[in-house]
Amino acid sequence: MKNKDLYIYNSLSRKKEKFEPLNPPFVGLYVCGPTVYSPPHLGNVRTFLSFDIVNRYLLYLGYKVRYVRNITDVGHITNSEGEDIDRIGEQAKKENLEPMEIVQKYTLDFHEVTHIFNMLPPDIEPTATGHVVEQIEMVQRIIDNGYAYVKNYSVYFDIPKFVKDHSYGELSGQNIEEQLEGHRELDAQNEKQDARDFAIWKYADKTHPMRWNSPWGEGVPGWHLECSVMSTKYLGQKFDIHGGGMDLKFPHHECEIAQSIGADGSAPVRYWMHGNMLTMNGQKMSKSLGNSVLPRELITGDHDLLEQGYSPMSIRFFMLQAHYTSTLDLSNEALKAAEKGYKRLMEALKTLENLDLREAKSLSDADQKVNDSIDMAFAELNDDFNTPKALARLFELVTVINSYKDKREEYAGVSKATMERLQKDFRDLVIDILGLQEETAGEDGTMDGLMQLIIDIRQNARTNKDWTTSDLIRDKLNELELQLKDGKDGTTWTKL
RNA sequence: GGUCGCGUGGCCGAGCGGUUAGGCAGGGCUCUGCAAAAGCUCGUACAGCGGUUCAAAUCCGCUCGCGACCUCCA
Repeated sequence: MKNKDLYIYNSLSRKKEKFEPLNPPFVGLYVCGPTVYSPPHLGNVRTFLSFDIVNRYLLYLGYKVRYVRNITDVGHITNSEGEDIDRIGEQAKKENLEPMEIVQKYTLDFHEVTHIFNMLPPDIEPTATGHVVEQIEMVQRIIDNGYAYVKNYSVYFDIPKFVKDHSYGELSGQNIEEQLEGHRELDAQNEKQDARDFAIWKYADKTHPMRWNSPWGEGVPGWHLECSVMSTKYLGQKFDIHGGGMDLKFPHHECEIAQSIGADGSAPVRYWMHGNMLTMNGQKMSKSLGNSVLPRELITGDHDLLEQGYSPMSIRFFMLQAHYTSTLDLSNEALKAAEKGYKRLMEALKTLENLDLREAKSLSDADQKVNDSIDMAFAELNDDFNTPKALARLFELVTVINSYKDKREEYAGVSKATMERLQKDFRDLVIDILGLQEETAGEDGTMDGLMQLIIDIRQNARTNKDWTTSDLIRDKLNELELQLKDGKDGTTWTKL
């Protein structure tokens, strides 16, 4: 019986709350996806990985999850600082392509990256361009309710008007009055009545290839609008979980809330979850700061700040060693440590699966210990998806499993039932929930066969005390990054 | 200036009032033809200063340092 006593840290209440789905066994999960105008960097990967764990664990608990993650394929026009930047359009010019070619190219790239890191795909992956009609309708509803005004073919959300009837800024803890003070002065060409207002429909002239017709003229929908529209369209007016990076809390998520209330009278999200940032040398990794590392660079090691490449699963393990609400700093030393830890964990899994089940003499403390560690691992996950603590529990089990390997302890009196449970749950935790997978070359059986042959030949040499030959084989294999491990039961090998 | 968060042993990183986090690195031992792997084992810690408490890394206050958001950003 799975323990569904899950607690989630809700950014809105700033407390851990017991997770009770609105319509069990169904769970609606929405995560803000990427804007596809450039390859995703590692910071993006971390956020999507965090929610991959959420998705996986909810599935494991038996919920019927509908996981929606959007693709932002409209280059939103920013109007701060007098600039008009449409990132997708800009990139299209730079690469001499159509905007939709840019969108396609980087969407494919994004999918490839999520696949490399073994993330489960969302159940629905809606695009902003595919929901322009719905967005226009939502803008109209907001206007009809009096919370937006039209200015020069653009439509703005009217914050001062909105705050008369509703609260604004609750999620991010923004004080609406003070926020105004902190704002820069509205410049002359700014059409907004108030600095805090934001565009829900933005006029676009002929220089923007990507634009749509609307009751207010040609233009593009506001950035915040797409998430409001697509989340509620597929998950309902009110749904369970909405996630995204910490940096989207304000203004993006705050605006989403205001829009939904403005259009339909109610806040849509029950649990807000925010993943923290990945930092590099103590600073947030971001494209604009120029300190971003691309997944490919990290994997190949082709980056000035990297000493070597790291496998996707090592990177995944590295990220799982920190809680998703904490910042995580990327460094060579930490990555190397993670790489070794990951390999040890996977080795233990392999060892475990090759153990023969047998009836133990008697139940003992060891039995209890194994069951406790397993129970605790799940308890940690129930505590706001605490993957670092769950991993700590798994490593307790690694030690136990390794002690069985040489049969030194005759499974230390662990009962057959416990062993069966260990084999099943350990695998579920590592493979299904944490989403770690085997990385060993993945060839056909040839490699295994060859290695077994070499191991046999070397064993012959060893039996004849021909150390020269046996050491030669071992050392040469080492040069090929293949490691032999001599155990009580014979020799095994791994790729380094 | 406003909002929020962080500062833990050589490194990464949990913990959020009393009990071993864990990974990596380092020391010792066992096993081994030698080594590796594996097992056992050891060490060093909570930025600083006050306060609350029988008891504080954990709560409160101050100081110092760092970061995020307030503008596109996962």
